[in-house]
Amino acid sequence: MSNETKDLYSYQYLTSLSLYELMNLPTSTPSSYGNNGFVPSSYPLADCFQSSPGAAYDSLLHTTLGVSPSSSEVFNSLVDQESKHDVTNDVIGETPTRVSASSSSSEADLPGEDSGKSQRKRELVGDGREENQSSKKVGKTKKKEEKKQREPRVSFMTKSEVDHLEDGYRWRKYGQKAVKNSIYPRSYYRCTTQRCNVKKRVERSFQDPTVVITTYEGQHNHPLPTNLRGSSAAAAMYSADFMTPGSFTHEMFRSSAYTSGGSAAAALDYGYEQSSYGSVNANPNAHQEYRQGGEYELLKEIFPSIFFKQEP
DNA sequence: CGTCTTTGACCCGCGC
DNA sequence: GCGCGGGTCAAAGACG
Repeated sequence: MSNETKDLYSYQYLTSLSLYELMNLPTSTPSSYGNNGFVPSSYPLADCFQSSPGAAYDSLLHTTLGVSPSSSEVFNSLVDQESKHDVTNDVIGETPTRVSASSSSSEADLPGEDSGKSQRKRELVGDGREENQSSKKVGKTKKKEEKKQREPRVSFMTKSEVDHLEDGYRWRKYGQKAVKNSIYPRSYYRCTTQRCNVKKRVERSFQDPTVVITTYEGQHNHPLPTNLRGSSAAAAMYSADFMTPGSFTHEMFRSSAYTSGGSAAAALDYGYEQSSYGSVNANPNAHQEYRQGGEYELLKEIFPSIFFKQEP
């Protein structure tokens, strides 16, 4: 299983998915991620939460990632990793729980522990690289401890022509790497708000180039920037191909995000304001723009902790 | 001039 | 121990 696949199916992603994310997640996945296509129908959110936690998890899994019940291999691997974790608490409840590091090496490699790593690195740079050796040893012990405190991560796939899907926050790109076995690079972004170390990775699926895989890590400790620049509210868009009429997204919030026959549907709408950066507006016809201001406010009221983490 | 992207170098963990 | 791959840094450049 590739790292990418591991990421996508990481139980942690599911456990930390925000409600709104869940509601807007596409119901299909690229072939490499499970069932090679579409889930017959979307799962009404209510169904997910009316069921037992286990069933909710099951439903969510299917809903968000398009894992068919027959994809037992993937599903089981998820359960094995963090079987003690209560999914519904994280989805519906307060601040998503930080889960301990799994035994998966690739999981541990993900940048959850980066804060320590980066900090140490900066110190090294500042002090001069000669001290690299001595600092290394000290850092290792420290790092192991930090490993356990990973930020919650959310990963989802979006059918979009643009790579960087706007979510209302301002991001600064700090890196780009070629992805193994993929012609598409992976971009690394960091929230530009001070003291907010939320990161996200954006990459395009090699199997289905129309699908953008976005992974958020950490929680914003601040509300959405109010003085956002730019004009487009396009933000993260899901193709209508992914959406099923009658899905919870459509039903529960009467969102016009879903446009039957249209090319796009708004998703992950944290209260979109388009940052003017990036290539989002490169193809203005690629997506239909939305600004469902009320939705965000409503959701924020209902699930405040999902949208941003208050400073202690 | 401030903000953001680009990009090569670097660090680190892991598997062999 | 070595090489690989993922993730990050930071200087330089682009842009409004």
